[in-house]
Amino acid sequence: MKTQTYTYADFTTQLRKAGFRMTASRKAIARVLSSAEHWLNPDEILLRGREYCPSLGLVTVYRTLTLFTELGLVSRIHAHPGCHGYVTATLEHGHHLVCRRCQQVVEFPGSDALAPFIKAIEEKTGFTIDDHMLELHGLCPACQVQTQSGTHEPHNAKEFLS
Amino acid sequence: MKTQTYTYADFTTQLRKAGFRMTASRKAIARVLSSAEHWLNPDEILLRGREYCPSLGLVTVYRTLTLFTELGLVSRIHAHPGCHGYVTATLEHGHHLVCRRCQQVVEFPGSDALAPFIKAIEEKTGFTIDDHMLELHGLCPACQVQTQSGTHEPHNAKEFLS
DNA sequence: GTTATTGCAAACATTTTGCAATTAA
DNA sequence: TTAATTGCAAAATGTTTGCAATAAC
Repeated sequence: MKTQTYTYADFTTQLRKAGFRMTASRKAIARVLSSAEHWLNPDEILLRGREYCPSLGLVTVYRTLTLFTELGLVSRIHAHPGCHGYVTATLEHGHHLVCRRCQQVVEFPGSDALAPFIKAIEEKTGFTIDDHMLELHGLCPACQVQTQSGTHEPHNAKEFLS
Repeated sequence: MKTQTYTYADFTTQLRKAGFRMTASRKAIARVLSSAEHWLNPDEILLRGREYCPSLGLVTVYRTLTLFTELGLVSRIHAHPGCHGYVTATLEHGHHLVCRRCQQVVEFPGSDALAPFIKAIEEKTGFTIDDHMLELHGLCPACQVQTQSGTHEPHNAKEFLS
């Protein structure tokens, strides 16, 4: 189980291959990201990037991150403050199953089934894991049928959790 | 496997129990959330809430959602556009293991181990699942040792993924 | 020499704060 | 009555867009 991440050289290669120019800004950001020891937000990337490219601006950081993400070189993680959808909660710790079409959310318990998986990760990495967030995205039964129709009415799939 | 969510009556009860007042605004928001068929963002909650409480304002929606979340009545989901942490990506689809203390992210492959779990959910719910996001949060080995110390230096745990 | 790319300013979107008026208990 | 709660205006964040200047190819 080797987690190989992209190196600075990969950024250059991939960018060129996709037909984009390698500029001082992009070099700086690639350098920052490929050498970062943990995730960085745009502001931190700007700050660090200016050590390589003093004229770097925040707007360019955003644009470059979008580009790198589209090229698959960088991935977003969901850092904690931020997002903004709400559902009434269930009584147990639950995960969310979100219908991509009608936005319905089904919450389901899953900690038990996930437990062996998490335990294995703990053993492999040495981390102690005390929280997890799992979101599944897909199509609910009704939306699978109606994918071609124009309506976006949500349907109740909670009944499927018999 | 029954996913029982809080009803409107629960909102009233829990609020009172925790020593908060039941106001027209909170009634409206509780009503909206407990009867919603899918997740709602603050704007949608405002719009729907005004049908029950015309004077309702967006600020109150935010404050009420925070309160309800703290009381465990409502849970946030991570809707897709938004968040904002970046790491260099791995070549396979990976999940993120985030150290809560030093913010280090270890990305690990896990689709295989998760596959039977997802298949079971598909069978139980009728959903077709085409994407998933799993984030594990905890402490990396170095931070477990150093929890009492003042330093927040990240350490490389990738080596643990032998 | 072209054309992609940049940085700035300004717009936009989302969420939070200060404060006086209101209202539930 | 009186302290919690509200709504407004305004501030604070985070992210995107328009556009002329610049730099990569």
